[in-house]
Amino acid sequence: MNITDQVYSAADSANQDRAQAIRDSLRDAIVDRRLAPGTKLSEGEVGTLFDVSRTVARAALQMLSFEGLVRTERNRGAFVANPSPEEARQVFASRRLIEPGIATAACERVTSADIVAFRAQLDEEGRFIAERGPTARRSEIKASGDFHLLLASVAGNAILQRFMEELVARSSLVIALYGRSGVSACGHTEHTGIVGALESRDSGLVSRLMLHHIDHIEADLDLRVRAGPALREALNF
Amino acid sequence: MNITDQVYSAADSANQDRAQAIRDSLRDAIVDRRLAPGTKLSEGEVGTLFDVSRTVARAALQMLSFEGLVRTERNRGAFVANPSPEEARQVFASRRLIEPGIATAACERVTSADIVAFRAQLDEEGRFIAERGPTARRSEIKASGDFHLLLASVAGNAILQRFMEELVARSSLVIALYGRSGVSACGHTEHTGIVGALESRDSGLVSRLMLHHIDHIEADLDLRVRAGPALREALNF
DNA sequence: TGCACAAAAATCGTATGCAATCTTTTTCGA
DNA sequence: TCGAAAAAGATTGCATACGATTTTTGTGCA
Repeated sequence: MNITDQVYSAADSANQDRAQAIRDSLRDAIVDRRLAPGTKLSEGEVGTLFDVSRTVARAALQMLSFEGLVRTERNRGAFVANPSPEEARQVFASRRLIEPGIATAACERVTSADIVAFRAQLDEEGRFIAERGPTARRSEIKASGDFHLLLASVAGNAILQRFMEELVARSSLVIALYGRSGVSACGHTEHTGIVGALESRDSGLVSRLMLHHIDHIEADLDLRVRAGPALREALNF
Repeated sequence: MNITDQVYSAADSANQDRAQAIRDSLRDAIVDRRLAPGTKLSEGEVGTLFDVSRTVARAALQMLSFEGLVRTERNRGAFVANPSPEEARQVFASRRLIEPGIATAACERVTSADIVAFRAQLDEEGRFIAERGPTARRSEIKASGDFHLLLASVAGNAILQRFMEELVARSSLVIALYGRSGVSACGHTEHTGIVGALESRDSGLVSRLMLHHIDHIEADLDLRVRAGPALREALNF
């Protein structure tokens, strides 16, 4: 896969830090699976794509490397991360630890305006599930992650919010690699249940529902080691 | 070799080593309070200090900015972070959420070799507490943080370990700014208790002790807003 | 043909230069 | 003397250049 074909042009980046805009654009592409795990992201190519020098492209790649979405090898370059089954387990172990707490915190701070935002988010999820085709499926995965990020923003802790951004992004990589059926519809109903519990401010219930939800997502993974990813990575595909 | 060395040489030694070495050195200085919050870290100064170009210095500062230890302002430069009371609360809220879980996980994986390492760590803490003077006090703060990092490494989750790296580092900044008495001796006895519970593999007890420990650290802070830090920051001092 | 080895190309790590922006100092008028 | 505007200086943002390292291509020999 060639990144030139996969990345859409940078969103309006004239105002703020350009490296950050490039990072966001690349992260979206990785989370949306338009950039497959193992894809090479050379500084020069990223730079010309976004019409900046290698200096700026390099800064963007460094940021993604910190988030664990990109792995860099000295004198070799940057590649979209190819998480091992062990890394996948750690991602979900981290989410099991953090997200129930975030859900509890969100329960105590949620406003009616937030509930409206949650409903809108659920509607969007539903729309993508109803549609068919790979594009809708990508959007659906992204929307599912956005639900968790919305919850994290409602919880009101900027540090935990950033941790969750990293974990959600890495989760979508993991699902891309090890996802089996896609329990999307099931996940959607679970999200709906969480919003309901949030509305009634039942923090215990919200926390429990979230834990089960994460367990369900992880249960859908097939984390047995297989030759596929290693081979693909070895072939730099 | 201390904990931070272990973490970063294991995690990403493949990257540009020089920028990382500079980051580690600066982070140690910040955590040790040799660099006060608000101190300006100019690219040129850092570069000449470590005998590298601004390019490398800049990369190191960018890393610290990701960890929240340094705040960068466009066209103005990088400064040692000056966490607000709200940020301080968020740091400790995050630790309350994460560390009991880490302690539980560590409980299930701890080996007798780990216990030996914990005992050595406790001894070192004790030595610095016995000594007097600002140097010993700095080392004591660092050793106290290293205890929590050692626990995180035993827990065996690289992602959570990195989160803890960040939280411990930011905590020491917070303590530098808002710490009152320094409950160090008290903290030391609590650490000892945690190791004891760890040795008997009582995960419930370990988790509870850790939660209380964090509460005690936070209770020692004086998070009332005061003119001091804001003024100092305004004066760029 | 197959393989080892060397040349060439591509890519990265880093230093340096220049323009833009911010900060400090100087100057000048009221 | 004080304050404001302008000049000088310092610092950052970014692009580019060059050596070092890796990857690919090409070539000769068995």
